[in-house]
Order: sequence, then structure tokens, then C-alpha cells
Amino acid sequence: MPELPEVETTLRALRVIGRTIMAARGIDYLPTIAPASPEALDQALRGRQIIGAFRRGKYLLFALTDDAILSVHLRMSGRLLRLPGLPEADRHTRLILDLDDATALVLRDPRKFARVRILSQAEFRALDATLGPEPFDICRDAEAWKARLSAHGRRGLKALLMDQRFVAGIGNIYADEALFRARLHPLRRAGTLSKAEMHCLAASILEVLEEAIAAEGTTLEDGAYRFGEGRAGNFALRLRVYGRAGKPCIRCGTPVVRIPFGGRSAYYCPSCQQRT
DNA sequence: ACTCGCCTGTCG
DNA sequence: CGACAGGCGAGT
Repeated sequence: MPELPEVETTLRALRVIGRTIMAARGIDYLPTIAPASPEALDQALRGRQIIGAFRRGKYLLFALTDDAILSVHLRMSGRLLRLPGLPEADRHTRLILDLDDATALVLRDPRKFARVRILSQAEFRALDATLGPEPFDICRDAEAWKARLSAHGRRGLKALLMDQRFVAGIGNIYADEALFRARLHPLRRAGTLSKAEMHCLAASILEVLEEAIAAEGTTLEDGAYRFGEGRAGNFALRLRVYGRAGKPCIRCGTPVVRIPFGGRSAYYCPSCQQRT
């Protein structure tokens, strides 16, 4: 579910810097959370202050006192909310961190894919090294962007954009949206782009991510993505191609196409986004 | 460089 | 009932 704009919005809405974790309550505790038991997690987190909060790709990272970093990845269906009081667990609540100001950080995740880890500095550096550059860096450096695309010339553009080792933070929605804006076919091989097309792709990625962050992310009709106390993002209204199979392309009227892609879908306009 | 599995929920 | 869902990683 959440891609870079949703993770960024989630992080900004939490405003947890300076708070101290009073208790960690694990409910329907996930095997994807470490330490492996609620008691051990509580022991590891209780009394620690959150002294920093940042995002890397789709990871939410909370710097704690004593040099530890709490890492949260929401995967497909996770949300991280900041709720008042001592919130009760609903059916999908997996973890509640009670804070010192009578609020709580609450992880909800119907599909149980979300991951939580407590990392040492070295473990964080190792994680960081597995991720490609942030789009806001690489897409503003024309030479580096060109070199990076050229280094993976055989790969299709959509697969490449979604590969977190290539660039960190882009997922299914924003890959399709960026490619639509750049008028590039999702299966076009990266090595076949002209210099102008490479530049256009970088500009399209920056544009769509910035607009999506400004709109506080994409909450689809199922309402799965929420942030803060449970607010929805507004970018679904601005999606130009994602999820629009059979509907007219907003640019040329040709019906948008959906093709199977890596167990999911790619949406594109067969007229505006030629494979050539 | 690919597909599949992980899990639950919803929709047709 | 099957298809599909904002992701990733273990397998080929």
C-alpha cells in the first residue's frame, strides 16, 4: 500500500520526536516483528526516548536514545497512526506504543506483512546500503541518473523504477503515474531512452512524488491507507492512469490498458505510451 | 530477471 | 468461487 508519499505523510503526521515510550503492547503479535515476543519488545523499548524520525525509501525510522533505531516497514496493508489516550486494539491492531503524553503509536495491519525491527547503527547502515538513492537526489542529478539507467539498460522501465535497489520509494502506483507523465511504455528497456526521455522521466518522477506528498498520499476506495489520527490522502483524485483500465486516457481518449505485471498490474495508455 | 508465497479482505 | 490488492524476499 504505502509508497514514498504515503510513508512521508505518515511520518510527518506522527510528530513523535521528544516523546518517550512508556510501554509496548503487542497484540496478535506478528512473526515479522523483532524481538520475537511482545515481552522482549516491551523490554527493549520501554523508557526510551524518540530523538529523531526520518524516512528512507519506504522505511519509517525512529532514532532512540542509546543509539538504537526503530525501523517500521508497512508493506502492503500497514498503517501507523497516532491516537489519543490509551487506544483499544481493534481486530487489525498488531502493536501499540504508549507514549509519555497520553497518546500512542498504533500499528494496524490486516495482511500481517508489516515489519518492525530494532536496529543497531551498523544494522541500519547495512539496510541503508541495500537501498538505491532517494528519488529526490538521483532525479536531480542528470549525469548520475543517466549513468544509473544505462547500467540497467536491459531492464524494463516499470520493473526498474519499482526495484528498491535502483531507486528507493517508488511502488506500483507512482511507477505507472510517472511513466504516464513521461509518455513512456512500462516495458520499454531502460537502455533505449534518449537523453531527452531520461530527463523527462526524472522530471516526471519528481513531479508526481511532490504532488502526491502535497496531497498527503493516495487513499484508494478501499480506504486502507490512513495517516495521523486516521485521515485519508487526496491524491486518488489526481491519478491519471493507475486503476483506470477501460476508461479513456485523459490526454487522448484511448482506453487505458491493464496488463499483468509481476503478479500485479501495469496501467498505461497504448496510444500515448508507445513501446517503440 | 523472472515467478511465487506470504496473509487477509473485498469485489465481481 | 476466483481475481486482485499501495511490497518484498526466497526461490529458481
